[in-house]
Amino acid sequence: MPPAFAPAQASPSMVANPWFATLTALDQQALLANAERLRLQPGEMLFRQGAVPGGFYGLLRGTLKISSLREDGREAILVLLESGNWIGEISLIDGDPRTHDATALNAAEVLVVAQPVFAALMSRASFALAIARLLTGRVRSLYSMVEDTTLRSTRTRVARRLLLALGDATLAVSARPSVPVSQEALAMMLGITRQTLSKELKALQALGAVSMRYKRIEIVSVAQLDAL
Amino acid sequence: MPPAFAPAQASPSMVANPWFATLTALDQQALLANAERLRLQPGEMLFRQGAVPGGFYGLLRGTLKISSLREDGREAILVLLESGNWIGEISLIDGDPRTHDATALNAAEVLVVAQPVFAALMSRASFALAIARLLTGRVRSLYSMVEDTTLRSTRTRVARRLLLALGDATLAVSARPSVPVSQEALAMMLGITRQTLSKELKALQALGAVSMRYKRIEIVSVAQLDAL
DNA sequence: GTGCAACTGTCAAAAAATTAACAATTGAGG
DNA sequence: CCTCAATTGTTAATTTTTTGACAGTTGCAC
Repeated sequence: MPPAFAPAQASPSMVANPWFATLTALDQQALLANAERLRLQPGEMLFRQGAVPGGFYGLLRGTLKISSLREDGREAILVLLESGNWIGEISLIDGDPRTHDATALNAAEVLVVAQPVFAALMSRASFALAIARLLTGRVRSLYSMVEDTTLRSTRTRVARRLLLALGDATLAVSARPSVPVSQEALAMMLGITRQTLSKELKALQALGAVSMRYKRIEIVSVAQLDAL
Repeated sequence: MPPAFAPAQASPSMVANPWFATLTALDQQALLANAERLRLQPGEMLFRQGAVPGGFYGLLRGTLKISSLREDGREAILVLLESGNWIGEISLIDGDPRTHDATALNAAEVLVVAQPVFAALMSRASFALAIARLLTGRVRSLYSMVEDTTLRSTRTRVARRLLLALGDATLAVSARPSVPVSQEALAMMLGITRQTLSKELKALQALGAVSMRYKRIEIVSVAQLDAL
């Protein structure tokens, strides 16, 4: 049973998260009750590539950029995570260094489940299975990313990435669905240049599928994008 | 203790597999004792993309091609697996359809752990944790694939893919390390055309890193490849 | 409300990859 | 040993993407 004053409460975005929702009430409580809250400033890093594993993190508020950097300064953005998502389990399970940088893009807040707590939770079969399910989700979405880059046209990849990004926003706030990302950042996620992306977005706009805004791409027709 | 006549014996390639080796003796036995052997003809498929999950498979002998196909007939090869590797856990964990085709490239033999058996094993914490570790391995190698395609030059990607393929061959048999794959197949793994690959291989050959053979690429200098 | 840094639109030249075509080589099977 | 299908080598034309450069737009901070 959780203590009377719960250290962490289930926020709306947390409850709405597809993975968290599949946990048993007991596992949900176990996670929340043993976590601490941590605030991040805009630009502050939650962890760095190569770092020793620290914890399992649940994003309560804000946006986290998961990226990796190379010597030459170029950056590849793997994904932008909206609130509700949980990350960081990989390093905790295998003990190897973190594969990516995690940077808060705005004022963010995370739940931190420390390593020993996580290890204890993993000895429970139901929790270990849930983590396995979280991992299969990651593997599947990575599979589709790899496939996309190998056998899809640039146009199609843009469309698919937009739909995927829309899904990452656990809570859609605005009336018109839109992906809150700059063209620069989206290009980095796709591994193409801003100019190439711009041309493709133009084509999608002409089809009536999307509409470009400042630091935001409105999805006019999900069906239109799906068709590609 | 295993029964006197074991339904399956640990083959040399199985024992040499890095993941299998980390299992406790008990878990190893549990897997082997509850598995059935299955022979595959060259070209025969173990499972198809979209199929309902069947089992967890351990490759005893032969080579499996993991690939996916598109309407237009183009094929993307994710990886070629050599004996010792275990696959198929993803669908068993989340219950969703298989993401890829698995085809035997030669006479192959697999251990089949049926779904109910696998489910029962997963209720054991040590086994669930081991499966989680298997999954983190997949996630990490997929991360590096995605990164490669987004921020590495073609030349470097070729070099890295060769090294990775070398690692997949759990048991190196020949004196000179070599990757037993045609240029056509390797190009498909990288998502480039055979002609482009050919040009890059030529450059790597000029550097003294590799040497091309018929349906096989000899690694002359691992250090040379590592340097890229 | 204004200034300014960040973001977007666009163009042209250069580089890279694909498509297409065909010759040369390899090795397995009869 | 000889044939033949599969694989590899190579080139040219075409398409796509990148690089570089600069003008126009947006909206936040002061």
